[in-house]
Amino acid sequence: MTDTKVEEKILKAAKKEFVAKGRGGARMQAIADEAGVNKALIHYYFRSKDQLFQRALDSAFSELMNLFLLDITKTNSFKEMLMVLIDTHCKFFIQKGNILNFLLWEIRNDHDVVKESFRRMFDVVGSLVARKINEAVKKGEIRRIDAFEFILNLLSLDLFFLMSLPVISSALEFADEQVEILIENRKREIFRLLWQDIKK
Amino acid sequence: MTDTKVEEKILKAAKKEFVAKGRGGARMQAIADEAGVNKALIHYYFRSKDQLFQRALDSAFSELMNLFLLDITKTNSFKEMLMVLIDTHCKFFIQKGNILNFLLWEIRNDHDVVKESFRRMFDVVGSLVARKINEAVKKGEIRRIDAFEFILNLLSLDLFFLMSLPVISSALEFADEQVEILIENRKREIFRLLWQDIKK
DNA sequence: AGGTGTGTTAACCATTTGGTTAATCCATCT
DNA sequence: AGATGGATTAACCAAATGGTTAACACACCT
Repeated sequence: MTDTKVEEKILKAAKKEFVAKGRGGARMQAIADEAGVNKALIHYYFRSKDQLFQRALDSAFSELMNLFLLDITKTNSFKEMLMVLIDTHCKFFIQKGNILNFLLWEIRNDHDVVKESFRRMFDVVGSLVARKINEAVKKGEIRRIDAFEFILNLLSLDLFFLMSLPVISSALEFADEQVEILIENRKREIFRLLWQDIKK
Repeated sequence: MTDTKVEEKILKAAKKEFVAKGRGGARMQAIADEAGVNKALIHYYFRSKDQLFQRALDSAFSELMNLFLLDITKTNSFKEMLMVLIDTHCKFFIQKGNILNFLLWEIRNDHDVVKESFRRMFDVVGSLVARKINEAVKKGEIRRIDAFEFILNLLSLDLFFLMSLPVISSALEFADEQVEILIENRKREIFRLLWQDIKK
């Protein structure tokens, strides 16, 4: 932990601060403190707050990309893949806090920064899922469906719930174990809705 | 327009600025400029940035509440209600820009502020939809479903799409009319998915 | 007309904050 | 040992920003 390269320590701290407070709310001093280094060192490695932010944004975005590319290939039925996807998304976002809220909020201003990465991700994930769909259709496992709409359905159901989970559970004053149950129910419902729609 | 009470002009400008830049990124001077008044006047009406922010947040949240309470009662079949809901949500959020991103991003920090309003909204909308569901079930229009999960399904599919729309259309470099088509397709797909799941 | 109080403004202030500088530390090379 | 150069720090700086103040405008009351 303490032995990692300083540059990485700073980047990690920056990501934490940016995700928590946003670009505007984040403080260079707070990042320095979190990383346990002098503030000037941040400017030594990353010239400015802007550049540091871009690096942090890129990094956060990469994590997201990796998530979406993961595990899709390993499964051998569409049904299983769907379950794994939902489960993986939940696990990731519950652990990573509101990285998604952060991305969706900050990308708004400058799409351009991640436009290319996003496009590439969309292409890769899109074609991958499309292939999986084709296979499953050929095997007679599912009906013919539109890959784009299907992905959007899945991500909407998954991600929106996870994004609003803190608000929901706080407003409805759910205890931790109730939240656990809520999540499990939700996962089951999402799978049910999507699967009964496409299964043959 | 120019004849509205100054206080309202400021609040309106504040909402615009806060929604665009977030609590941290918003500038009092920018709000003053937008409202066409002196910066000191903002402090005259709303003591501090914090209080102004709270007012703006409340107001934005109210708008949202009103949206969700609207139009549900007027319709006379569940199918029609569902269509109207999807349509209304889309229209509202396309017009109101990323008010939803803003709320979901800012509420993160202090749930408490809107916790009560949110809870009340959830109760009202929840019981309203639950009643509609019961009616429709009795009439044999739809199967028996869980109100909570249904609402969550609907809002997820609706709102996540609308929240990510700017990013999607920018990354995929859609022209305006392509975006129009995308939205129309999406509305149809969301309705299809939800309706085929619950219809009897 | 003169006072009174709300609304409005320009100028100012204190603090915060991103960023710089010059000195210091320390490993490596010769 | 001494020079070299990257890494690190304390002290500092300038700009931005939220907030205050004191004066002014002006309608309304008497």
